[in-house]
Amino acid sequence: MAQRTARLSAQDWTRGALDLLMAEGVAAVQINRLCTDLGVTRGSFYWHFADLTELEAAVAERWCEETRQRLDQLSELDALPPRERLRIMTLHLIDDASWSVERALREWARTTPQVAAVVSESDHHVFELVERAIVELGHDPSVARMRAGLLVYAGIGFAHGQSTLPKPTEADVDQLLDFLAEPPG
Amino acid sequence: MAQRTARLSAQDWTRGALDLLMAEGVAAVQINRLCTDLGVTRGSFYWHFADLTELEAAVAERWCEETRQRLDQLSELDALPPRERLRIMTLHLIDDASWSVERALREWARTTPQVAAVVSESDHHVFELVERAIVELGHDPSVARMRAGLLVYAGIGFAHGQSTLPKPTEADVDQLLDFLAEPPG
DNA sequence: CCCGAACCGTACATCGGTGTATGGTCGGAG
DNA sequence: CTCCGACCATACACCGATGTACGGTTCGGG
Repeated sequence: MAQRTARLSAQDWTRGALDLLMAEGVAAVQINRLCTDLGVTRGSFYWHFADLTELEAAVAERWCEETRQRLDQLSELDALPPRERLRIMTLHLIDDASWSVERALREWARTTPQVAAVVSESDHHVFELVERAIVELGHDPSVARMRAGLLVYAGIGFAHGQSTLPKPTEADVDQLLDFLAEPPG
Repeated sequence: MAQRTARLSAQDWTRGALDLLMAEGVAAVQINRLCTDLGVTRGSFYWHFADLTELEAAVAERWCEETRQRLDQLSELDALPPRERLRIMTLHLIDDASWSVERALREWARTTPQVAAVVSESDHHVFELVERAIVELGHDPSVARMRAGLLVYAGIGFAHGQSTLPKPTEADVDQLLDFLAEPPG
């Protein structure tokens, strides 16, 4: 995997920190642990970063950018019909491993306001996208608000469920969206 | 609050640990921190418990019992009409501070299988209650399964949302249940 | 060839948290 | 009153994680 002779950059450290964060939670993000994972020693770390908080800030910054990018990508689905947009977003949530990042970051946000702000912004953005899609399906704003909240909260819940409850299949998602998107009247 | 001259029992420690767990997360559950909160020193702790893991086991045990008790209490709502049962459960989730325990425990469950088992059992139990209520409203098992999953996952998501998204009002809940419980056809 | 900067290894110093040993205090049974 | 055991305070050893100081290595440019 990791090249032995390759020198590391700051991005390699943030990458490793994010991986560790996803895999084992905030408590596992330690300098020594990262060093063994990356195959170097503490001297390398303190060359790239002044201390741990600087690493954490860099990780937050990086995840912030990646998330914005992901959300912008999601916004570009505007051309598609609303129902298809919802389908893509939902399937993306289930399939992708992005939920493991979500979970770790929400855990982290609990003690780091900077991270909490990004998580909150992300939530609101997704909520708006979902709400708008449901409005475009011909629903009242009030109805759209409620159904969007239901779907977004369910998404967050799924990310945190840790697969204790059965993971929905693609057919389940279609059935769910039939229900959520069903025309008024 | 805490009586100065009162001697502490093991339950006082588990109570304090749970409070701390809810308020500041797993990382805050430390012996010194608990001592200052309870107004004693480390000597007291090591009289009641052999080490930290024994405290954690006691806390898990206690939360396990409290949760089972809460779920049994929920089961006793069988006499009520299903729609009312759903209403009570949902409002209970929103109003009560129980979600803060849920959140902390799920965080803890990530690193402690014993806790993860209890959380999983709790999830399944709630899911069954919700699913049965929707079936009693006259829906097909397949529909009930989907709608129950949606509601339960949304509940979990709400517990973890940390109020980044707006908290639903009682009227919102009624609207939501109108939607989820609407008769087939 | 060599030199300086980027990058890394190594050896400390330090600090906070856990666990241990031991002595002190308070209340109730006899 | 006295004594014993439950309960707590104090002091100390220990360990892991952070941060610092400094020496070594690698690589491209002059």
